[in-house]
Amino acid sequence: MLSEAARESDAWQFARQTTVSIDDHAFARSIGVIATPKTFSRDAEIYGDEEPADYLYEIVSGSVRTFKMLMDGRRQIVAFYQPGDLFGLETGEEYTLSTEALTETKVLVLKRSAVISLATRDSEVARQLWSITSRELQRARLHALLLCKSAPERVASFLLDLSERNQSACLELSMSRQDIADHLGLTIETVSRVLSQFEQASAIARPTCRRVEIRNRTVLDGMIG
Amino acid sequence: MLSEAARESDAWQFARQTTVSIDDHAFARSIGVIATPKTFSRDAEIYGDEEPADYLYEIVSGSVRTFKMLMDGRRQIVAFYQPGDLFGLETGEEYTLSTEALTETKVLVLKRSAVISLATRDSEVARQLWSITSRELQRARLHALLLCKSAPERVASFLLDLSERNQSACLELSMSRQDIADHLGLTIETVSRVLSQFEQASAIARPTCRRVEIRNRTVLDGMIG
DNA sequence: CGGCGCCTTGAACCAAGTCAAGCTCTGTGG
DNA sequence: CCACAGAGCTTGACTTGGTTCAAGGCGCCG
Repeated sequence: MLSEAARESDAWQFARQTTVSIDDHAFARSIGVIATPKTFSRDAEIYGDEEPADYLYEIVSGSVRTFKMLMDGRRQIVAFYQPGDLFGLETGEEYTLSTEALTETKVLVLKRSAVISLATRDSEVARQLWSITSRELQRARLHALLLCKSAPERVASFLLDLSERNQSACLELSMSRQDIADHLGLTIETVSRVLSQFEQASAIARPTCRRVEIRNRTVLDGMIG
Repeated sequence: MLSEAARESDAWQFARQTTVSIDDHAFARSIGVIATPKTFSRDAEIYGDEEPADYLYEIVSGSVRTFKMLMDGRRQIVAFYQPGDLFGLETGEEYTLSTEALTETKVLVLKRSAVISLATRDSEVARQLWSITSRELQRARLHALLLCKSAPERVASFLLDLSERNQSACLELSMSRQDIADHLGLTIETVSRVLSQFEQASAIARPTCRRVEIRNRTVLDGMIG
């Protein structure tokens, strides 16, 4: 079976980084592999680090966090995923991260062996798998860059990234302050203080603590330097 | 042409993370693409960020740094590569990093279009490309983890990583203190101080400033916590 | 309306950064 | 062969951004 994506003029032309989800969108359907829907409730584990990586997931609604627990008990949140995003794709036999639902989350579950076996026959599918991993790599490197910057820069980047991914200046944060802190390598107190600081500078408004509206993008852009 | 790696019982069984170079080793020869040797002198640029990503490289001897310049003039070193390592592989049309030789470095140059075209015909090559990018992803995530830790933890991880990659307790550092600092998100002064600290704790010895011998791995392992 | 999580705010502290010498190689020219 | 110059590394004193510790406030749900 040939993937729909093969319609593109050049099978080896890749999606731009800025339009992160185009390639993934309805990935399950586009490659024609059987996908079974499944729902996870808030804070439920979807899979754990070092478990057999038998499935990959496409988010239909809700959102998830992928993370790694460190031996000293600290938690590093690697990424947040939203509707349309894929997660859980591995080249090895085991997951290298854990994943939990941030909110009630509906996903499509794809059998890894089926996808990989398809990839051996359809080079377009193989290219897509590579492309997905490559995009994760970009994200991971960007994240590493972030971790070298100051607290205000990290928080500003985080807000702008969310805003861009949702195509909206009004953000409904599905994650807690602790989640944000563990993602940015800060403490909840610092995240909170920086948000207050942004609010005082009129860069953002906070109708409730889980809702952030970007009022002055320029100020935040300025923070990123 | 079928790649040598296809001898493996299961074409879709992937190399363990711990044996990082097995898959890459003599990659150029293993996939049978024409590779032209080329030599770069110390500090020479091999390619620049955002240039067309027409080639990928396999290191024969020497070593390189890949990095990103930030708008504020800071430099983040993403990774160091050594003989046997591959670098410069992109899914997009442009490089997303710059690369420079740390020392006099000999590389094999492979045309990206040739490798990619081969991948559309040989699914084993496609799998290898995916696998290489996936390994880079592991490295990038490990690096992000590192950047959340304390200065001693970062330096200890760096030394242990180098030691493991070279399979030796005696390290000849091909990079400057500034390179190390830019990789670990620290200042040269902090790197220097931490090394002195390790020396006083008899965890390492420093015959010269570019040579480090790991004397007590347990102390360093303990730092990583 | 009361209790419990989660978030915010304040004050004291500390790890790493900054600034400023001084030291150690290495290569060069007298 | 030695003196010197320069780059890179180390060390010390001081500053600072972010953490830690400790209250206090807000909102949500029983």
